Amino acid sequence: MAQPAATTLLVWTRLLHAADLAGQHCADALRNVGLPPPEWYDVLLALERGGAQRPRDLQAALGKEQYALSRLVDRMVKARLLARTPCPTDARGHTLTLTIEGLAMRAAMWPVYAEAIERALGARVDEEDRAALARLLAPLAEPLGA
Amino acid sequence: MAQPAATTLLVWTRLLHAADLAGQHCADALRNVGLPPPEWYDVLLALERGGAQRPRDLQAALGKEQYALSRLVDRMVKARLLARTPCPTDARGHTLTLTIEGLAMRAAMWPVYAEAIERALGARVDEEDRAALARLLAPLAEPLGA
DNA sequence: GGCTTTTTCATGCCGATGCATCGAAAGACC
DNA sequence: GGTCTTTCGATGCATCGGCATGAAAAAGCC
Repeated sequence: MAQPAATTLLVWTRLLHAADLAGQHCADALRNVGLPPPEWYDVLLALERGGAQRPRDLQAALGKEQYALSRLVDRMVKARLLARTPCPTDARGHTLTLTIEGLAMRAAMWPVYAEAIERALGARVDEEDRAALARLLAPLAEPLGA
Repeated sequence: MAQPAATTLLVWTRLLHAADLAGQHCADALRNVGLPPPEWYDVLLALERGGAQRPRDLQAALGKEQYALSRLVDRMVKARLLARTPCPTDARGHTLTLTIEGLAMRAAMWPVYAEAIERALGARVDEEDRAALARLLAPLAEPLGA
C-alpha cells in the first residue's frame, strides 16, 4: 500500500475544501438573486461561444455524464433558454441552440458570477500566487491516466 | 462589476476541475471494491480520533449541513458501523460511538483511500510543488469573511 | 416558578444524481 | 443488401441532497 506523504494529505484536504467553499459561494451568490446555478452558465457560455452543438459535444466539453447533461438540457429547454432542433445529419440526435432568453440569461448571470469568483478567489490571492496556483494546478486538472 | 483577472479565471476552472477529478477518482476506487464512499471514512476517522461525539460536533468538524449529517449517520447506524447512545447531559441529543465493525471498516477503507489519493495527487506533483500547493491553498480553505 | 428564545436533531417533500437499460439510428463488415 | 456492433440520447428506479418545518429539551430572562 502506498502511504501518501504528509504534504499530499494536506494538499488533498485543502484542495477539496477550497473547491467546495468557492463553488458553494458562487452557487449561493447566484441563488440569492434568483438566478440559475453555475452549471447552467457553463452550458449557456459553451453554446454562445461554439454555436449550435449536439448534446454529446457539450457533454465532452463540460465533462458531465451523459444522463446528467440530458436532464440538464431538459430543464433548460423547459425554462426556454435552449431549443432542440432536429439534427440534419444524424436522426438520432438534435442540435441545441440558444434562445434570445438564453442569451439574455447568460449576460445577466455573468456579473453576479464574476463578482462571486472575484470574492472567492481574486480578492484572497495576489497576482503572483494566482499565477503559481494556475501552474501547479494544471497537471491536476488533466484526466488521470489509466 | 468586478471583472476578475485572467489568472483568477484560470485558477477558478482548474481548481474546480482538479478537485472534481481527484474526488471522483477516490470515490470510484472505493466503490470499485465494494466499500462505502469517502464521506463515511471521514466520519469513521473523526470518531476514532476524537472518541464518542455528538452529531453537532461532527457536523462542525466535517463542515456538513445538519440534515445531511443526520441522514448520513442514519445510514451508517443501519449499516452497523455506528451506534447511537443516549447523551447523559443533554436529553435532546445522543452520542455516537464506533462499533467493532465501524473500526474494522475504517481500517479496511484506508489502504484503498490512501492508494487513490497517492495516484490522484502524490504521484502527479513532486514534493516541492506539493509544499507550494499546500501553502497557496491554505487561505482558500478558510471560510470566506462575511 | 413561568415564560420566551435558542439549540439539537429528525423528517416530509421535492428536485437532482447515479446506475442500468432501452430504442433507434449510424457505421462496419461481409 | 443483410447482419452485427457502436453511438446517441432518454428514462425508470432508487438514493441523495436542499429546504422548510417540527418536536423536544435546554438556556435565558423576569
